[in-house]
Amino acid sequence: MVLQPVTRRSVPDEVFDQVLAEVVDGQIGPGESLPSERRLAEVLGVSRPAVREALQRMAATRLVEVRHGGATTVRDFRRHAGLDLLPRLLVRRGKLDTSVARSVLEARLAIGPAVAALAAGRGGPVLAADLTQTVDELAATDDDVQRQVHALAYWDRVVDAADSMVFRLMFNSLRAAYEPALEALAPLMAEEVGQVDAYRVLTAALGSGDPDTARAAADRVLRPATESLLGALAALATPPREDP
Amino acid sequence: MVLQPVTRRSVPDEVFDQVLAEVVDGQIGPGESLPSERRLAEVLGVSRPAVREALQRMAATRLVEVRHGGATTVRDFRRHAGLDLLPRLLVRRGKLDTSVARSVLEARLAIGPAVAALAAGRGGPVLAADLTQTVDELAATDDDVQRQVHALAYWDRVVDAADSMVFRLMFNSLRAAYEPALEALAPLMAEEVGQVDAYRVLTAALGSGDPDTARAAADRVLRPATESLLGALAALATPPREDP
DNA sequence: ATCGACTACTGGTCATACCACTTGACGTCT
DNA sequence: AGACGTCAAGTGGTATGACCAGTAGTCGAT
Repeated sequence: MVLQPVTRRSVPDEVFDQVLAEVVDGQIGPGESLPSERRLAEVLGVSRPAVREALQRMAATRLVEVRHGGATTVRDFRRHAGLDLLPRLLVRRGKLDTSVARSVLEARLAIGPAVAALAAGRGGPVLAADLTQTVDELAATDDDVQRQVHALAYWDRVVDAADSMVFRLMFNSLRAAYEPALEALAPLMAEEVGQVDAYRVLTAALGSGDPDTARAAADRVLRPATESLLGALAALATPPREDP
Repeated sequence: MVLQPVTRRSVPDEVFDQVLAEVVDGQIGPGESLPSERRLAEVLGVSRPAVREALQRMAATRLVEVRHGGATTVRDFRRHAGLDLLPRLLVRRGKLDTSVARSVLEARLAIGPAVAALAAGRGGPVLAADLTQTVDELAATDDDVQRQVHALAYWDRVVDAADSMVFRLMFNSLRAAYEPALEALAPLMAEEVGQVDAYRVLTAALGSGDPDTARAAADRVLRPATESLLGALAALATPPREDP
C-alpha cells in the first residue's frame, strides 16, 4: 500500500487553473476579454477575493492584463509567458505535448554542455570530489527513480559550480517541470541514468578544468537518451501507421 | 519635456515588493518564518486581503511556503526560484549585481547560437526574407535604442523559427529582464547592434539551412559585445584601484 | 455635429466574521 | 516518569458586503 500526501487544492488555485486552461488551451484568444471578477465569482460559485487572487496571479505570469476600470484581457502567452509556464504547456488537456517535450530535450542537450563548460572553468578540486561521491551513489542504486534523483543532484551540483544565476534559475524552472513527472519518466530515462561510465568521464573532465573537454563529455552523457527519446516522440507525433 | 505614462502601484504590489526585498536581499533567511498575515497587515497599514494577495504571489513564485494553520516560511530562492525572478536579481538594493549580469551575458552567448542552429534547420525560405527586412530596418536607424528594438525583433523571429517552446519561454523571460533597462543599455549595446554586416552574414547562414554555419555566425554576432562587456563588468566588480 | 456630463459598468481596497488546520501546552492515565 | 489524549490559541482559508476609483459608452445641451 503506497500512501501519498494529500493535496489540498485551495479555491484560488482551482480558479487559477480553470482560467489558465481557458487561456492556454485556446478557449479565449489574445485580445479577448475575460468576464468581470464579479461575474466569474458568480459563475464559479466562489467569492470575489478568490477570483481576484487567481486573476492577479495570471497577471503576474503575464498571461492577462488587468486594467482598473476596464476589462481584463488575455495576452498572447507564447509571446509573453515566462519559463515557469513550461510545466503547464508540457501537458495540455491531460496529454503530453510532443512538440514541447521535443523542445525540452533539445534545450537540455544544448544547455547542459554549456553549463558543464562553465563549471569546468570554475569548479576547483572540491567539485570533482563532490561529483564523484554523487556518481557513487548513483552507481549504488538499482531503482530507476532513485537514479534520476541522483542524476538531478549531480547536475544541480554542476550548475552550482558554473556559478551562473541565469543557468541556475533556468535549471530550477526546468526541474520544476521535470520532477512531477519523474516517476513516469523512469523507464524512458533509464538508459541515460544507467550509463555510470559516461558520468565518470564527465566528472573527470569537470575536474580537469578544461571547458571543451567538459562540454564534449556532457554531450556524450546527454545525447544518447536525447536522440532515442526524440525518435520516440517523432513516432508518437506521427499519425498511427495503417499497415497490418 | 518628456512625459511618461504614470505607473500606478497597487497596494498588493507594494507589499509584494517589500516582502520580496526582505527575502531576496537576505533580511530573512531560508527556513525563517514571516510574520502572520494579520501582523503584516497591521504593521504595513493595509488590509489582510492585500497582504494575502502578495504572499500568495510569493508562494506562486516558490519564494515562500505557506501552510494552512502553520507559519509562512521563507524558501531558498537560489534553489527554487524560476527564471522570472531574474529582473529582480539583476538589480539588488538599487545596484546592478555584476555577477548576475555576467551570467546573463554568458547565457546569451551560449544559447543564441544554439537557437540559431535550430532555426537554420527549420526556418525555410520565408525566414531569410523576414530577417533581411528586419536587418534593413536596423541598418536604416541611427538611434541606438531603436536599433536594440530591431535587434530584439530580429532574435524574436529567430526564436520563432527555432520552433522551440522552451527557448521561446526563455527568450520571453530574458526579454522581460532586458527591456526595462533598454535605454540604460543603449551605449553598451551600441557596438553589437551597430554591426549590420554580422547580422547579414547570420541571416544568410540561417537561410542556407546549415545549423553549424548558423551557429558560428550567431557566435560572431554576439561574442564581441559579450566579451567587451564581460571585461567592463570584471573591472566594475574589482575594487577601485589606488594608483595615482 | 460637437462637446461635455452623467451613468453604469469595471477593478481596487477595506473591515469583519467565521471556518479549517496546526501547534503546543496541559492534564490525565498508565 | 512517561505516553497519550484533549483543548485552546494562533495561523491561514474563505466569504460577505461595502465603498472607492477608474473607464467607457450614452445621452443631452449647445
